[in-house]
Amino acid sequence: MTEAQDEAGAFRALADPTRRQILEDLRGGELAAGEIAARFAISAPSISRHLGVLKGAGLVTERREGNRILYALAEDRLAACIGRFLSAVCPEQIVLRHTKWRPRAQNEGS
Amino acid sequence: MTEAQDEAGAFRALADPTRRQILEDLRGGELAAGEIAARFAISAPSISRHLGVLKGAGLVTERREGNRILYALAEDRLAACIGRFLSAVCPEQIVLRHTKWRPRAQNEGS
DNA sequence: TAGACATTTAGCTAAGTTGTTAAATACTCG
DNA sequence: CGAGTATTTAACAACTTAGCTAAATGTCTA
Repeated sequence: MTEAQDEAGAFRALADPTRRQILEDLRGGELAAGEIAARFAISAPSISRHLGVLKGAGLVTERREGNRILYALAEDRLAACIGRFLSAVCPEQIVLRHTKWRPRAQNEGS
Repeated sequence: MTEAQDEAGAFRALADPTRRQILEDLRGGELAAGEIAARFAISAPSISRHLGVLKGAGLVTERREGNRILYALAEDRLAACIGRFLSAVCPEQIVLRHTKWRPRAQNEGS
């Protein structure tokens, strides 16, 4: 059930173009909230809320560094959240290669 | 440009859990609007609008057969629409296998 | 502690989404 | 044509979302 929730949260988060762009921007590495806001034409509070949504969906992580708050992309989480749906709907076209994510210790059944 | 629009439309369409479930259900083959509606607890008009959104996003196709309207999943389109974003954001975890519509191989082993 | 900077939270408005029911459209059959 | 079935369109209420500005919070430095 957590998984379904994750999926729902991730897809809702991805519905907004600004949030998708933020994720793309984070591909280049950590960015402070202000650095992210500077890349868009909308206000810092708006970006802050977008970051909150992304964090809530588990798609980014945050860490404080002094004055600023640095955000980082959680690629493995993103892949995990939307992966189930993708392999259910178009497994021929998209292949999940879950590299990290999952401690590899437990047996995960089939 | 059209591509970005497609991407936006696809992600917006995928934001709703009912629409995602419809896509999953269509994995089993064509379904009439009424057959789809019967699988959900919401009214036929609501389902009809969801189908309209999916069709608008290019994620399903429709064809009339007599009385009924049959919907089919457009897997390749789905993969294409969200594929660019996925390979931009988590290329390590997700592999795009953009098939040119391979005629189903009987044996799918290597 | 005060001041400056970075970020978030609060409160508001406008616009969009999802569900409903009732009515319209489209097709088949007698 | 008229009835029956399948589906969509129209009109509306409830809720959510995304933007803004102003104010609060958190952290550094002096």
